[in-house]
Amino acid sequence: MANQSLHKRGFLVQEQEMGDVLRAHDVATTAAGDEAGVWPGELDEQLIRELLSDDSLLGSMAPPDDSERHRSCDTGGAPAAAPCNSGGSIAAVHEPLPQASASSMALCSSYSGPTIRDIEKALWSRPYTSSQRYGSLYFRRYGAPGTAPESRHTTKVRSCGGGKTPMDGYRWRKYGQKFIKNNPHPRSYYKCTSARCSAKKHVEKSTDDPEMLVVTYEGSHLHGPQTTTLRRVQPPDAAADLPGAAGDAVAGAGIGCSVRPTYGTSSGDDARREGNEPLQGRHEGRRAHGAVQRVTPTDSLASSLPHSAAAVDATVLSSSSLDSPWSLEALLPVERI
DNA sequence: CGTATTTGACCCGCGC
DNA sequence: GCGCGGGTCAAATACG
Repeated sequence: MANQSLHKRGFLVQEQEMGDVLRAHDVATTAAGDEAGVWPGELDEQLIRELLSDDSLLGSMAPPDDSERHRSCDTGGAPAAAPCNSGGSIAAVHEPLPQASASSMALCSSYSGPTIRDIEKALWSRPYTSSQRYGSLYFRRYGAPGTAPESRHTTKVRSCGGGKTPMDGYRWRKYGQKFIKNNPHPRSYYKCTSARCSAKKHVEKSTDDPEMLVVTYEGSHLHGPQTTTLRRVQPPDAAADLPGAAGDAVAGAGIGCSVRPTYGTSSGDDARREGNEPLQGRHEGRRAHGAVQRVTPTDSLASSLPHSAAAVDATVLSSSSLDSPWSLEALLPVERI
């Protein structure tokens, strides 16, 4: 029933419009991976490297060297007019650099995030084990890894301003929130909004660093990245004129970050365990969509495109302000857990 | 009115 | 058997 209602829903640009490119690759290659006896996550990483090493995709986007990268966009790799100053990208975990000037931000219309080396470093800095990937709950629900019909993996990403999760290419619908023991921060549960897709994820703040979000993905997407909403590329000035631009939570979210603030708080009896966070009007997030140019290719279209190409295209095209659907760097985990 | 989010309630598995 | 914790459902609510 839920899927039916979801299926009817339109594709508005909003906070949950995020996903996991990693899972997208996973979907595309799960069968082959299983046959080869490769962990799904390993495939993810291989594919990420392939994506980032594909000159045809990144050659026109990536600056020739790191110095250029840092010079042109040093606020975490967020392109264009709305840099995600508060993080939201893997680049943010590297050396914090001075704020970019407005003009330099304007030049940052191409991907300028982490290098392949950066990615590899991040991916392998904390090797994960099968036991980490498949926790007890997973075993309980899906059986041993060898027989698991679906994958489950956890990544750590730096949150965008306000603890928002970086967008990752898919649309997610929040269906629950709960406080988890030994974590003062609530865990939010999301389902992929695409019909027939059983992909889920839950997001919680790291207990160690509230700026870090622990994102656990379950299941595989049955489709490609949902790049159904590409933003009109606008000059920085135009972006600044938009309602809710620089200075508020929307602008703070930046590229690759979700922008819609949490409207409510904790759920159920859990709500009694912790004080509510400040409420923010939902419309504030929606106002930002005035600048949105909705493009609605079908899922099949998205699926028909190479995932990597779709990701890059979205990164380039989403160089406007506010809630760009995703940026490449935002798709990448800071850490694999 | 359509859609997304919130949140109280419920379900289920595990440990004691 | 019971309590606890994690996960999910679905009615209520809010917004454009």
